[in-house]
Amino acid sequence: MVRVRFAPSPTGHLHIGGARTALFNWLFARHHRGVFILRIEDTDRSRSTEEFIHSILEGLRWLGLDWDEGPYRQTERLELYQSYVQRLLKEGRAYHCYCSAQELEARRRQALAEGRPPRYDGRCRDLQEPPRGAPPPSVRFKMPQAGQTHVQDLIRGPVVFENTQLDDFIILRSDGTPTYNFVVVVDDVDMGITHVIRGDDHLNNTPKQVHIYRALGVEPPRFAHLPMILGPDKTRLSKRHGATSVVAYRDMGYLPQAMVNYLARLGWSHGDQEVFTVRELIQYFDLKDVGKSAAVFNPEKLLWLNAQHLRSTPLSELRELVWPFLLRQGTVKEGQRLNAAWLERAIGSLLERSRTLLELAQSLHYYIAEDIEPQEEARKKFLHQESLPYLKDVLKGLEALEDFRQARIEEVFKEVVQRHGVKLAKVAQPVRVAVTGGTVSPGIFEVLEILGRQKTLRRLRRAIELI
RNA sequence: GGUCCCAUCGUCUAGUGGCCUAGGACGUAGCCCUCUCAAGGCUAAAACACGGGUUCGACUCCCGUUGGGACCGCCA
Repeated sequence: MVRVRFAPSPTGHLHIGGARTALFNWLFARHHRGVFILRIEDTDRSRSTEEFIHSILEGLRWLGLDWDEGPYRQTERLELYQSYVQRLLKEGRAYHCYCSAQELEARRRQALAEGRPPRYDGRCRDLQEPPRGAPPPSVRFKMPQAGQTHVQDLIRGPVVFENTQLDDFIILRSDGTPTYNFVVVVDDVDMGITHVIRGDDHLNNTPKQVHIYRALGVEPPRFAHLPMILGPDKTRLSKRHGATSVVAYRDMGYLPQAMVNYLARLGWSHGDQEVFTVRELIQYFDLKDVGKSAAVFNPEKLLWLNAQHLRSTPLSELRELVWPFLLRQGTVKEGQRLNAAWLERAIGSLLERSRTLLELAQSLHYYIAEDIEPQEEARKKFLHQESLPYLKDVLKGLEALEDFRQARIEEVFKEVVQRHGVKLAKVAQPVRVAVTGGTVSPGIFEVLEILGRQKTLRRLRRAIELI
């Protein structure tokens, strides 16, 4: 049985990189009908917050990445780590280190300044008893001092590390809390994790962890290190690169399935296919199709994918999804109701012109609002003396229309166009500005029908007055 | 500085020794369609980092160079 986990530390919101890691673990679990576990790595008490935990869960839920176990919290499992530390201590696989944090920091800085590798020198390794007046000790793990450590990575292949490069790292702080490289192993052992799928940035930690597994007498899981996600400047994606929090995209009107699709394609591929349903992703996902090189996050492509997914979302669903955006921009009020069929019709007309729910909501405004204010630019360009007679004729023609449907509306326009001997554009654009306030919209006949007789006539009259 | 990883169009990628005069997608440009804007269709520009090998034959295998990234914490 495949058991994988996503183990974020709650020191920030769920970001693009973390979401991709979570997604790959989730896809792997779902593909193999395994178990996806959520574990919060909050041993850094000073930087972890409840708020970020909630935010991360919110992000995962939005993406639809449901977990089968957890969320476990490392801070709730401290006794477990303690017992493992005691065991290693007793077995002579770990020892107390009495160097103070300040000393260590000073030595590291000096090493760096002298161009030496900033590694712990192991001075406390063979201490028989604590030095006099020593501060509370930390506990270090005894790494082998010779030989090599081999890691068989599912994505990278074999990776070899020289043990002389590894130093005795701290597994228990002097305040009694355990550190990452230790807890991650204890937890993965305790939770029966079979595959560790995580970011590339952990590859260098892997040999340390492998030795902990061995000291614990446990066979390490399979490792798969995912390539990093980079910003446009090719450095690791971070806040500097703009919106990196997943929920920020939700608020910008992106669909979770589009985000999932995009994230999946960042580092993974399935032939030439670009657009995937979540179902397909689960079906096709395989670690062997994950690439090795880092990928640059491309918002343009995400936007395109969002447009694709938007169009394949049922109108009834879109109606619900766009509502919060309409509320937020004040187009509708809390508790207000609109005819569902009508709203869906309006959405349908705008769908292929919208890439996000936000854009959709913005366009929807002129359909729903009682009145609109023509944009200055558009007004200057199309609402003037020359277009006045067209507007008046269209108004007259439409006033006489009993049956306010697209086909009949079109006849009115054709008539006006013929009478004046001008192109349709000459008539359509001023009308468009009059009823939508701008120069861009779906086909004008369709817009008028959806808008309805009352609003159309009122806005036309208003525009004529404006000239 | 040390260690590790990576290297195909601007970007995401296909490619697993001959199918490649390197395919798809985003983006960009042009044309068509057209009441505006989209959508759609067609077309175009655009890449195997470099140098050595191995081989009858390398984008594909090996080595080196260069470039980029990550890690080197009593952070995760």
